[in-house]
Amino acid sequence: MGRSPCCEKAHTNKGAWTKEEDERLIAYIKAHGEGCWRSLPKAAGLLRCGKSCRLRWINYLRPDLKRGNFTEEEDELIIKLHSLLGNKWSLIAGRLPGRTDNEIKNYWNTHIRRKLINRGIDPTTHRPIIQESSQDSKPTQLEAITSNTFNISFTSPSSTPKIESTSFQGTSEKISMFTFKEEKEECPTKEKLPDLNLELRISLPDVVDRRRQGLVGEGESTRARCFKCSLGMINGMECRCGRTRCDVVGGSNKGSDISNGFDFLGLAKKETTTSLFGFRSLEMI
DNA sequence: AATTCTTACAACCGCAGTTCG
DNA sequence: GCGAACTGCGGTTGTAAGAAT
Repeated sequence: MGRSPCCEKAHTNKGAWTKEEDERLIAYIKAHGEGCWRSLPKAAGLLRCGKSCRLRWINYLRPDLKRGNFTEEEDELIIKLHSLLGNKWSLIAGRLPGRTDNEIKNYWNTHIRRKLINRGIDPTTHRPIIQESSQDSKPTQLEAITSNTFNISFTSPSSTPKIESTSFQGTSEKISMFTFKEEKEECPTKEKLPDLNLELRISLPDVVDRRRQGLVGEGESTRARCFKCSLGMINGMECRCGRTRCDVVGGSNKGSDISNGFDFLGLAKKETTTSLFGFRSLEMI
């Protein structure tokens, strides 16, 4: 069963927005706030699809947007976050105030990709691009990784197939999320370069821990909060739990995750030890 | 000056997840 | 519980502007 189109395409404008359309949209949202994008175009007198209005507002018209070039710090932060999150542009944008996912995505594709390639790093895997010739004079692949992206220090002995911990440059924060497979019959270069699993698993560590600690009863609801809520975006622009039925585990107040020591992505605040991994090195200045 | 090529980025599209009646 | 409606995300496309020829 197909879904109906979000709008009457025959009666909507497409392409670049005019100044007048922008002004209408801004005026309407200033007066009525965001939300209900489907009905917004009609109410605002715009011959546009609701999705188009939303996109225009979020990516271009929002007053809190930071226009202009990306700084070197932003570049490096995007690279770090992309190495952890992959193409999760909205999550990356969440760590860059004033930047949109679309903007970061475009910037990645036009600038950072090339920048990484010039550094000899594969922008998809964040691993060095292997060049068959003249490898002798180059640093080992693992050295290249650690020097070109961010420090990953492998403490596990070569006999163990699992990396016990890694550390970001300038911090002793430990991460235990990377694993790699033992591939005995693989070529020697693969042995040198563990197959990093950069898949990010996001869970709700506080629920598990509270269960373990007996703080959440067996019969008590542990139904998941909305995803963004669990990421610490409670009551923020991103989290709409305020108007939905999203439960807070254990009946505590909204925002309790933050006070429990979890911030964006469920990463630990400095003194918390129960998170997936720390992110001290990723904190915004 | 005209044409072609490249780059940057705004906007669109389709899909998946969530909400709500 | 179900299905339609709604929202948000990520990939892709279209096009204006600038650079190169």
